Amino acid sequence: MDLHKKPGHLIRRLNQNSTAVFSNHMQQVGLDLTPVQFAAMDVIARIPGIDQAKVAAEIGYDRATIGGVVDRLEQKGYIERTVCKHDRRAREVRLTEKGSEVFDQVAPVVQALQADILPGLSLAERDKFIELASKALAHIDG
Amino acid sequence: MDLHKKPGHLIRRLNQNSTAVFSNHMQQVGLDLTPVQFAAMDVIARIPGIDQAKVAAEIGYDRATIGGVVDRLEQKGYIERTVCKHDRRAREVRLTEKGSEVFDQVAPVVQALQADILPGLSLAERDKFIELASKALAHIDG
DNA sequence: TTCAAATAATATCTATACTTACTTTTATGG
DNA sequence: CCATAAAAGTAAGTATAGATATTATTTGAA
Repeated sequence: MDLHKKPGHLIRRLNQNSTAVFSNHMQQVGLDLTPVQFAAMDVIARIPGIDQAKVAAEIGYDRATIGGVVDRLEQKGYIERTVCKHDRRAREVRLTEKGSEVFDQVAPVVQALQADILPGLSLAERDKFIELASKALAHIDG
Repeated sequence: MDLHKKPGHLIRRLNQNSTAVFSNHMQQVGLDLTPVQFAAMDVIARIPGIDQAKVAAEIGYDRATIGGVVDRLEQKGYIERTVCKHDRRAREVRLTEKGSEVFDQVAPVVQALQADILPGLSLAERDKFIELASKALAHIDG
């Protein structure tokens, strides 16, 4: 019954390290973006004009959390919100010009830091981890 | 550059599911314990009289976070804090009788819910995941 | 031995994350 | 057409999670 060999504990520790690695790399580039903020920007970059609820669904969050994330991205001037014409309940979200520049600058950094999130693993082991994690998540989402 | 195939994103999603599964099982038993609160109680049960800083080090947290966790466990009456005789800066932490009962009740539940944290994986796959995660964490810790 | 460095805990601040409740707006069934 | 359910967003509350600063205490080095 050692906690250090249980999936829940291991995942929690890996997640801590993941956010720490992300934060360190952002600091080195002189930017202030969190993992969730980047994930949101990634979705918005791919689907300009998407509404907040769909952003939340896309990256697996509830609406309330994404509301706060979008608030902070707006305060930084990275995105802008407009009321949707067809559905006045919804807010369409788009990257600003500044937001696009930041995203283009950050994307390769995020790409590069992935290796540090699972350190000490070979490429094959990392692929295996991704395969197993994806398989588990498929059962969770579906 | 799909976020859904990157370790950082996958780990974050798995961690979300992990805490959700934990929360659901706790509700079914009629108890209000978070994963971190359980992890803290597990350490305190194994090492009665341990101080907060060592609890934090044991489960991989900073002292500030554990301070809040210990606050809430104390409010629930599950633990008690006493000033250490040999070092008056430190607070020794112990499970109360009520805390011990709750821990004994919860431990098998936590044991059982681990399977739901990585659903859809065979036993061998789950073991492989644990092996890879442990290997990565070994490189992180030291 | 005495004073600076280090340590334990706390306080404060920011940012997730989720729940529940509430408002506004849209969709739908009779 | 209208009552009602459903959906989008927000607000409030709780619990992590870490950074930084402060206080109290202990340790260590000159």
